[in-house]
Amino acid sequence: MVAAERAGRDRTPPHPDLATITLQQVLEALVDPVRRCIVRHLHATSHDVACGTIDLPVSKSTATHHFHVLREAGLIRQYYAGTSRMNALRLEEFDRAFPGLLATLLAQRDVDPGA
Amino acid sequence: MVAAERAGRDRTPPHPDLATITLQQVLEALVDPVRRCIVRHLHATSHDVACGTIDLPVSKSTATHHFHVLREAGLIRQYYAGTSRMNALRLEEFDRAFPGLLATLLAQRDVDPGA
DNA sequence: CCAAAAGTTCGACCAGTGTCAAACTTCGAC
DNA sequence: GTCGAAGTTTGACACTGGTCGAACTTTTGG
Repeated sequence: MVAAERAGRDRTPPHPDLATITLQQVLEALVDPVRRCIVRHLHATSHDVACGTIDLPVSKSTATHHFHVLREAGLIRQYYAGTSRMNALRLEEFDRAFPGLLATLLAQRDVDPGA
Repeated sequence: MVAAERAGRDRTPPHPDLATITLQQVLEALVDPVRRCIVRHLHATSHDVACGTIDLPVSKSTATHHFHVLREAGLIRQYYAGTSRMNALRLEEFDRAFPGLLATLLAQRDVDPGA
C-alpha cells in the first residue's frame, strides 16, 4: 500500500467511458498534428511510455494540454509511476467504440509535426 | 459549345490533384460537423446534388465556404448546371489517396449538426 | 532535510476559423 | 430587357484553441 492509496489523494486522472465519446470529440482530438504524433508514437512502441520520453516541438505545459485532450477523447490511459506520468493507447476499447477508425487513420501517410 | 466555353469565362472551380492533399487538410475538412453532414448526404444520394438541396443549419454564404473547404480538400467535385452548382463526392479518387478513410469515417455513429 | 526531476495549473496572448449580412454576378425564364 | 433564382465575394465579428512562461506540487535521490 503506497502513499496515494493511504491518503486518498490519488493522482490518477479520470478516464471517460468510451460510450460517452462522440466522433466529433475524436476528430477534434486527432486533427492536431502534435496529438497525432503522440498517438503514432504510442502505437509504434508497444509498451507504455512517459510523457517526457516523446519529444514534441512544444513546451511542457502545452504537451500536458495535448495529453489531456487525448485522454478526454478516450484515446489514451494515464497513470503515475513515480514522478512520471505513463501513457498507453486504449486500443481495444477504442476500436470497440469506433471500429477500424484508429487503424485506418494510422495507416495513412502523414507528416511529422516537428519537421 | 456553350457560352462559358466560347468566352473563356469558365465557372468551373479549380480541383486539386489528390496527390497534393495532406491528411492534415482532410481532417481539418472533416472535423466540422456541417461539412460531415454534406459528405454524408452526398454519399447517401448516389446522384450529384446542387448546393441548395442540402438543407444546412447555416446561411448561404457559410454554406459556400464549407463547400469550398471540401473541394480544396479533394473530397468533392463541383460544376455548374445553369445557376446551380452541382456537387459529387470524388469517391474512387479519394479512396486511392487515402485508402479506407472515407468509408471508415462514414461507418461511424455520428450526430446531425442541425439537431 | 534539501534539491532536482517530471508534470500540472494558471493567466495571458494570438492566430485561425465559423458565422452572418450586404452587395454582387450569372444564368434561365418570361 | 427584366426579373428572380442560386451562389459567390467581401468585410466584419466573436469565439475557440494552441501556445508559452511562471509558479506550484509531488516524488525520488543524496
